[in-house]
Amino acid sequence: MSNPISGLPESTDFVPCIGMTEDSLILLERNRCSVDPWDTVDIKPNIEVLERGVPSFYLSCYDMLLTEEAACLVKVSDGSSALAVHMNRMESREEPEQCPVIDSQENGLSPGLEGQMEDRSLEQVQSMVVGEVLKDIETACKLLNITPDPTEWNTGNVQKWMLWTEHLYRLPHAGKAFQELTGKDLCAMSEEEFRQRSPLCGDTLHAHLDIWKSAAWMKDKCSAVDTKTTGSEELWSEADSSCSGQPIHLWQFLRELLLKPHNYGRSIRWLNKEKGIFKIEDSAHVAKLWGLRKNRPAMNYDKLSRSIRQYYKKGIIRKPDVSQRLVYQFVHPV
DNA sequence: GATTAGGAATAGG
DNA sequence: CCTATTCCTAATC
Repeated sequence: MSNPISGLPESTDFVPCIGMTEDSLILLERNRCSVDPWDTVDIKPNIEVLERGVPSFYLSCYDMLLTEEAACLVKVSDGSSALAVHMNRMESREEPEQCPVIDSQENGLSPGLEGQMEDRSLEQVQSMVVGEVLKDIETACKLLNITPDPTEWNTGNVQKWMLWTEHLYRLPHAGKAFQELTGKDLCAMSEEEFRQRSPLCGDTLHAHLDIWKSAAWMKDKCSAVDTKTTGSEELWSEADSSCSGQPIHLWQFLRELLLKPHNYGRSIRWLNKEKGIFKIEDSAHVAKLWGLRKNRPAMNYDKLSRSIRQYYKKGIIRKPDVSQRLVYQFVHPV
């Protein structure tokens, strides 16, 4: 699937079907469906769970996100936060400030067994979705080499994010209209101002930024208070090779992609993880990702593969014993 | 037609 | 100095 936030697929046109009604889906769903141009990721587990585990009722993303954890996020973020805003927009159009509380459901309305089970799965689903969103953002951050918190972005980061989001939604290029803005500037802008700068996709960009803002807020507040949220906290604390400071090497980048089959399994995957043998399934996509990461818009597989070949004599990557197209092997598998 | 292998020049940190 | 990028030729699948 294409991650809502970090998704990137290109040639894929597969549209994950969640048990949600189309008109009730906003960004989250929209992303998933609006596969960006390149990515190709698998269908997320939560989607499957949704279909099977909660078949009886349709949830909108907003519904799903309106749980305690999401709700807290919504409230605190003063209603301007992304997740919140969209929920409100969808859910209860005229009462934006009212955060539906779960209690109300439990207590009065449908006390039946069904209701309880629904609530339970609802919570699971909700936390799952929130977790997925955070995960996607985190993945995108590593990919773009930017921080999750938009307020920390410089103008260059903003442009990167713009490029990324445009790709994700297949939007026309609008980055120029935001050229001189920092992340703080961006965050301070209203949806209207976004539209003024980009009539075509200002709304989408603004909505997407809202999600990032909310996620950053969540990371900030919730992680401080021990949150046993959804098991997603580790997503933010996990430290890997990308934190080493030095400019990332291609082989490190490939390893990172391989570590996330969930997101990139359709583009690059292990054939034999123990031996470090992997296959590039979608050469164009992997090259595109690499180009994004290195700010090399003209990157393609021809050049990426040349870089891989440089590793031959260095003993970092080699061709496997039985040479196959698009298959390589790490000389020192971890 | 895409992929592979490497030489060679150049960028860029 | 180093790695990566760019460009290119020739061979291979």
